[in-house]
Amino acid sequence: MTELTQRFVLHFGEMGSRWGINRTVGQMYAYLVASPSPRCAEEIAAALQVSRSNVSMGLKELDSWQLLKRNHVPGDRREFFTAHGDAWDIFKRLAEQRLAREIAPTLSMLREALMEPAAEDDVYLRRRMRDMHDLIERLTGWFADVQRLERSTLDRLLTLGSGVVKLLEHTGRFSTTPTAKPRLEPALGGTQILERHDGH
Amino acid sequence: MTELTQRFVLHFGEMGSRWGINRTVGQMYAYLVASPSPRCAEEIAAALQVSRSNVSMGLKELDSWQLLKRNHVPGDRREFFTAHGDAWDIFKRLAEQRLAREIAPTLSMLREALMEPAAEDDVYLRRRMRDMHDLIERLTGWFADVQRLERSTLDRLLTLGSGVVKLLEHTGRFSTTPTAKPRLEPALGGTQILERHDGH
DNA sequence: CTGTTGTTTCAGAAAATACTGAAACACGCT
DNA sequence: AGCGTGTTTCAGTATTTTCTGAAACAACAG
Repeated sequence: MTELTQRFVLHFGEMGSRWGINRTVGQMYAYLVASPSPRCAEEIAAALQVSRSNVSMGLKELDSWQLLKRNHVPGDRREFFTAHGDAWDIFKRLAEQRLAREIAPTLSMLREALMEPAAEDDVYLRRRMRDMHDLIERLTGWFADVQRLERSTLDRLLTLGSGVVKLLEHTGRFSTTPTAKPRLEPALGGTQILERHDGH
Repeated sequence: MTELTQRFVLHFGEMGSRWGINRTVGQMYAYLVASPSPRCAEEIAAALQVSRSNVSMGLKELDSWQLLKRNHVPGDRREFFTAHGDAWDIFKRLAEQRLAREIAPTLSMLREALMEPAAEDDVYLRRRMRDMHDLIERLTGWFADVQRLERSTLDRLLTLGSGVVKLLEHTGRFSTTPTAKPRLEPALGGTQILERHDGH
């Protein structure tokens, strides 16, 4: 391992903890990303100085994130692994997985809860829940939509940034005058505090 | 706490673990979101059945995510807390914070490493690192840019989804013919495996 | 200054996660 | 079937994270 590889691997180890994955798994992935050619489990274990079984677990985890490509050499029974795709590809996969793991369950929960008949006391909470639900639905829809675009198109949109609005105004089909009000008014704090009398 | 609040709180507790925050902090935030009026630390501790000091820690954490609003009632020395903003606002704050915590450090690391003179052996890794660096820089730039848009404009863009491209084609200033190739070719797997002679 | 009420810090206990070595498993070869 | 090579599972251990109660701290009233 070169000095640079070492640094790269260690950094992603540390970052791993801030993401949902653990240090070793982060290191493993970084190591694969840094490797020009596929690596087998044994090599990874040796390079990172962790047990063989830990690598096995880690590979399973990375696989569940769809970040691995498995390679086979004819005449060799071992499996070789690569981090597939370029940075964009990786980013898309990560975003997709995180959406599925971190957002989707909440969406279902909200949907289910909102289906049920409303209790008197829950008006406020239900309003917030509906708000949340709508936002999440729109965000995930947007993402699914955008994800299907060509890489080059996406590239250009990204570069455009908020400049996209300027261009859109030219089409005339995109008015920028505010229309609908946000569903949930600020409504919190301020005067409302004075309503409290229960100050325990 | 109503039945619904209970469910809401417990759900965000569970999800908390999938996000970087812990269960209790997740619950605390959900509880505040669900509350129409501000709550003091004592109330939170009672509602969630955790220690007072745990709440103090949790509030500190939430505060560092800029998710809290502190309220004061005249003549009462206690502090009251609210989850401020609507779903959009919360989403933006979260995205911003996660960017700062999960992405920014990597960006610096990459930038620093790439500044240094390149070693022979590191050509491949440096290519990947530059690729990554450029992508991250563009993504964060895009986000910062878009974040500044009006809520209603953002709303409309979101609804438009990938339809934005269709509209843009009308302006003639947005060509969809591919131009630049991705910087990093796939280049992995396949034939390359045969180059290995060091068999483990 | 002293007492009261509310908040924060912190060291250690409790709980959750990650890691290991050993054993079980899988697959091909003879 | 029996053997060789590689992978996975799993129970126990080690490490990390979270949570608590007690003590320190802060702000104010009398």
